Amino acid sequence: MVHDEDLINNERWKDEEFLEDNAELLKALAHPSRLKIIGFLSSGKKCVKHIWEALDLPQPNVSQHLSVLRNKGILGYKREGSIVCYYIKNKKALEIYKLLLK
Amino acid sequence: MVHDEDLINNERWKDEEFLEDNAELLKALAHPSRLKIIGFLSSGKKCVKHIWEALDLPQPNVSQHLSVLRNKGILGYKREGSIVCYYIKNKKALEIYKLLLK
DNA sequence: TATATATATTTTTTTATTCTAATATTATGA
DNA sequence: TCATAATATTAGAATAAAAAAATATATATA
Repeated sequence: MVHDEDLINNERWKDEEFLEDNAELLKALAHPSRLKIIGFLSSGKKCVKHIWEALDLPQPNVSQHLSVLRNKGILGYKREGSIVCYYIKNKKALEIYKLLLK
Repeated sequence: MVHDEDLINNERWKDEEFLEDNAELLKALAHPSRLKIIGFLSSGKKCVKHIWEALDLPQPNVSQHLSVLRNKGILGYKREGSIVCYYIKNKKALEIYKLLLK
């Protein structure tokens, strides 16, 4: 059985806002294609075309997933002329991904 | 923009099984009530009645959430007479929860 | 300005989750 | 064995998320 001294007496789980917000964050990450995007972006900023080609998924589908991640504040983006580049903006999201790699 | 030396050249994101498995893990955690259960159990093993009373949710609903977490291997349980006690079995799940607390 | 390229949005269909209510199971003790 | 307490399961309705297809927008450049 797994548990930790740090957690005893931590009452954050009573805070509905904490629960809602973090469930939202996890839900946004909880999809194979979106996790794949995070993994691909974990080595740095990439443009959309590069992303959907690397993921081998249809462009509109990737665009939808990018929009989920962007709307939750997980990804940031920057337009550079006619192309748009995405990067991981949310530190916690990247930490979660790194944890999954272990 | 957030990124990390450790992640450059990490190609785990190409592994569909890695993506599927971890998306499943995150999906199981990605619900306010289930996160609440994890938070409540993070200080140690608790019995079902104690859980649903603490969460202030209907017993069958909590039982369903417990079954989601149990089926994904996140929780373990032990019957002790007529009561059943659950605990966090999956180390990675607890690590994710701890990360959310930061 | 017309065309091509890159990206985003919308709509529809399909599929998966969630909640609630009802019912079933298991164990204990009178 | 009957009643009760504790827990689990099932079925149905409501809602949300997903994928696919079609279309729209924005920028660049000929």
